[in-house]
Amino acid sequence: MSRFGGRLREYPALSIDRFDRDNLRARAYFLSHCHKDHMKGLRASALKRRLEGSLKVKLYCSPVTKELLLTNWKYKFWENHIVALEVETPTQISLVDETSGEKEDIEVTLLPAGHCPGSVMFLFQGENGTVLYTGDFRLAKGEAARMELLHSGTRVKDIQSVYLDTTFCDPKFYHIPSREECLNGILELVRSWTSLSRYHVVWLNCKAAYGYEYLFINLSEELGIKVHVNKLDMFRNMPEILCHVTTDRHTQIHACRHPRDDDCFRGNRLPCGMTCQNGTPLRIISIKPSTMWFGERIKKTNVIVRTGESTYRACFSFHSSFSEIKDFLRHICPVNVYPNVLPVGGTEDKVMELLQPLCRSYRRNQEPRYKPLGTLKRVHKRDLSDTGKKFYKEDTEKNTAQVLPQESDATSTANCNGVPGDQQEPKADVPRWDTFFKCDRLDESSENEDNFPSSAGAGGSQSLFSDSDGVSDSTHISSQNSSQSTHISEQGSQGWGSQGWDSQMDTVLITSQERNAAEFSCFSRTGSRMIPVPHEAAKESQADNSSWKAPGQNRSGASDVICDLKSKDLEKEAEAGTAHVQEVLVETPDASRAPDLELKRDSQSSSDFEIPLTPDAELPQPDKLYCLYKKLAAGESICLLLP
DNA sequence: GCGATCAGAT
DNA sequence: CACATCTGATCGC
Repeated sequence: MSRFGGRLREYPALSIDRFDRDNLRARAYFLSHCHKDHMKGLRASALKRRLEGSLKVKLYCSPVTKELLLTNWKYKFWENHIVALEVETPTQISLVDETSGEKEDIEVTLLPAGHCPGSVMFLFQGENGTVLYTGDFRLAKGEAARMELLHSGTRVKDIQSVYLDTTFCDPKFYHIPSREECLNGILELVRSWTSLSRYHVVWLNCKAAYGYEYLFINLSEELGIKVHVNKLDMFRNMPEILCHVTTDRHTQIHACRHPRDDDCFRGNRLPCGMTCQNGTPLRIISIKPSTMWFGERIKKTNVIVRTGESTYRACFSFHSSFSEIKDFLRHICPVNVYPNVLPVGGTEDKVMELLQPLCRSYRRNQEPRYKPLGTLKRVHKRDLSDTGKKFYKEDTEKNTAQVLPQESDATSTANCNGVPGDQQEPKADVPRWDTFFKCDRLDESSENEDNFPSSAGAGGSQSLFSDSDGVSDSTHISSQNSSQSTHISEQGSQGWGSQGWDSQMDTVLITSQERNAAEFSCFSRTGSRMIPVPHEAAKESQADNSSWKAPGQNRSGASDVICDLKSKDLEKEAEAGTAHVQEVLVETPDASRAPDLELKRDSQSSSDFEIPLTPDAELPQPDKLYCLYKKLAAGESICLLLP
């Protein structure tokens, strides 16, 4: 939850996402999205009075946010003071002090934040430098690199400060399954259940907040079943959402709520009161979206966990994971970073410790440290001149494998463009190969920031994320790229309620794992009925968040979808974290590969074999190092397909 | 009576 | 358990 005070150090005349106290004197207001913790003071009488006495003071937000806000009568008084700014459209704003007449111009650009409908980040450019306020965001790896307006030409803009959503800024949240993985897991579970009969219904136990709409849309699109919600008038001007939700309770997917909806559910009643149809009792399962996260070395991501006879938990996150946050910040490479959120159980100091290494302010002050392998990266020739694509990288690649005194990968180098001196780190000592080569393993207790615990976070709920391989009596639902088959059992009632559901027994997992995953198998200790669902290619349009865009401003077209398709595999590859060095060393790029595919790869994964800047370097896996050194020692050419 | 704040539940 | 919101208790104006 946001604890941002509302004001940027660089532009104190603005107030963002906070509207109380000092913020009452702001010259302009900004709202990143319509969640209550970002709207503190927005309906207070003090602010209301201020508006009544002013012609100038405005609230700037995205068109969708404006729509959602004004649908709530409590905020109607803002109506003549809201200015909707189109996303990705730089806009000049004059900030006038109404008492002194003092004036300041600033340019603001709204960038999509992927958090909930209408959510944006604000990029401010003015005389005190360029500042990015992220609001809350969920952006996949590489998405910052693809945002044109964060860049000038081929380089990222020189950004003074980033005010960052640090909700999951903790190594234990290293990985959160992608939107698509989560969506597919939920989709297959809902499909399996609702296809059993018309009396089989699903209750999506969603919190009262915007952000689940893309889930509703995708379920409805894929299954042809509208989602029952309490209220939908806020979507009246968003047809792409509106057509997938309904207030008609006679549907098989519900996301309705009731103050005591858990009690309803226990009584086999939906929050809307439905309990049977045509005299036949409904068979209800609940799916509770919750954030599941994984440490770096967890290979499989079970995005659905069965937690009771008819209850499931499904992975779902509105916020970027730790690795996504780092990718984002590493790309922006601002001088300063300020956390907007204290992560659960974290402290400001801890967050700063994690984030500062990705900022220029920190790098400037650091003595260069010894950088193993820091000179090995880079090398593949790629002609970018004819791609016609945006490519926010410095074009410094060399033709052949060689040792360069360059400290970082191209991404990082390009990023710190604002301070040329930063790139000229003194040459580190040349590593002694023989010493390294003799080491079987590098010290895993290194303090490297990317060295993560081997389990999904200490003290977490690892038991929910059971490794299905080791559990012979689990029923697995496998949702994979290559063979997508899904089974669901309609439970018997053999004393399940008395079992500890964390105990992996009879747990249904939907796993989403590496591409060449083992073939599906299932067991049912309880003799449950298994109903296979025919294979169906995963629809990939699901990541399309067009519904989050402004009414009448749907920028998502076929090409976007294709790009997403291309990037997804790569994302998986990059995120798998299990790739061996051999898979990464590519002698020659496949000529048939579309140019933009390579570009996607570049921007998507900050590292196939990443040797980022020390001291915040990610530690290469020991087995990769071993292989690499072995090749080097053998005199083999090392040719990396790299950004 | 209203709003701000906190603890707790969902 | 973790994303945001609502409720109820308490306090001050």
